[in-house]
Amino acid sequence: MFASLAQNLAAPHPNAIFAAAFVNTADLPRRVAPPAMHFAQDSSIYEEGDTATCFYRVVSGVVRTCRFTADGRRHIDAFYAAGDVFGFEIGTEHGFSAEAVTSCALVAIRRRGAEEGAARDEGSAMQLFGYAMRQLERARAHSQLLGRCSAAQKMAAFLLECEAGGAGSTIELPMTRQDIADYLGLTIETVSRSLAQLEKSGVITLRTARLILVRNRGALQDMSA
Amino acid sequence: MFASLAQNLAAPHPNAIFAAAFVNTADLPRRVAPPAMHFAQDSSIYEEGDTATCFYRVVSGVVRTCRFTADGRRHIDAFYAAGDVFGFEIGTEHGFSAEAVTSCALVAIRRRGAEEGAARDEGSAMQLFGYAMRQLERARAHSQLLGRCSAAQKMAAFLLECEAGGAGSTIELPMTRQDIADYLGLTIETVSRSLAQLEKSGVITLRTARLILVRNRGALQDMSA
DNA sequence: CGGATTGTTGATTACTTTCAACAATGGTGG
DNA sequence: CCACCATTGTTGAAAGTAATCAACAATCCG
Repeated sequence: MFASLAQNLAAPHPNAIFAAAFVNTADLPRRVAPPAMHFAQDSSIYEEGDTATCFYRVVSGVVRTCRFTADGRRHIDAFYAAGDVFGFEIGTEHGFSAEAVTSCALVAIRRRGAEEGAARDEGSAMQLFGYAMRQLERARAHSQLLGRCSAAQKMAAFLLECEAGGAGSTIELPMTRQDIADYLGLTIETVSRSLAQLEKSGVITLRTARLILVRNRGALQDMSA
Repeated sequence: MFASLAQNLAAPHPNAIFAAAFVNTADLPRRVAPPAMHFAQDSSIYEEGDTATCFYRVVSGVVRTCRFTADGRRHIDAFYAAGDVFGFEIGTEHGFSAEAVTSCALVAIRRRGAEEGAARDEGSAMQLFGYAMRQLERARAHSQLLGRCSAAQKMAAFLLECEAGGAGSTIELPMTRQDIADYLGLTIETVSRSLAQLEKSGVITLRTARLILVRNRGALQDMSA
């Protein structure tokens, strides 16, 4: 799910109408954001309810954004990897918590700084718009996945998202089964069983619990389509 | 679900950082978009794959955006009512279809026009950004609903969304049970049963299938929380 | 090596879907 | 105005999927 997004951010934007605004994608953060911040695995980047002063660009590692229901169940909204920008939220308070799935390095982009950048040239504003749109696209796709798909289909789609970020057909999962379950709206047992079933049917091989070899990518695509 | 959003769009934006940009919310569409377009009930506004040239502001009526899975199941992404702006998508093609749930009146906002507006003053760009952010917020909340909630919880949350758009505690549903089912990731039978259960427990009264009286709003809030 | 965490597997339960029949509603034409 | 027909909505019974409860295995650290 990860690098594909990062590539998109760096490449010329596919939307012709807004394309011109996206050419020098790297300018905004370089201009306003100095050195990277480091977070240890499982540490909090910000909490739900914190004052939202920044967006964040992931330099390395993986981040999850999450929220809890009243009955204490966790919902993971998204995972972010190198190149992704997260922290887009309405209002002055974060509606989600952000946590480091792995140890990670982030560059903070101050909102006010971004606003001033936007005031100086509309390229920055359009860039922010594009980041937000990309998040929107992901959120919508995820809604469809959660609303209309079986456990097996969710797992297949998830593996394809992950594979897009890795090298070749080997997937190294940075997150726990609990993370996956809370992202896909399943339980850890169902995640485990779905993976076992995929392995039994020869679609994947579990070299370890976190290291997955994709043997039949087409089958995954057929399942998740 | 509807008017609450429309109110937010008209009111000063809660995000202090971007607030200044949101003050004269109605300017952009008035400037570039002349008279309203009318669509009959169940007619198509645009189809998945169509070239995306416009955003649309709903003047009256209700619109749904939807998409189909490979196996033919429909997923409704969102409903839009008066004041809402829809059609925010990445790329030059619509990824969703938009259809008139009721007969409705829309004002088209040409993307290129909006872009030129954005180039002239950053207020327009920020306004677009704000619309996109609001869609993002809704999509995320919907993901959480679909991923972590039971049928009863989904129905309770849906009724509260709808109630926000109606007068008092009477909800007139503009959409069919199939629409509701495809929005909540359920079947029409489960939607029907969930409503029947809510009525039996005294939380609502079904005056007709489409006209619902909320008797115990607190109970709905407790369920959906 | 030992203990805690993480992941897997089995049995049972609960919830939602599916299949089926029926009821209510709304629009149309006689 | 009423009857008819198509659409929409409801309800029941059976089946299927995922959740829950429980035990165990593997892995990771110190």
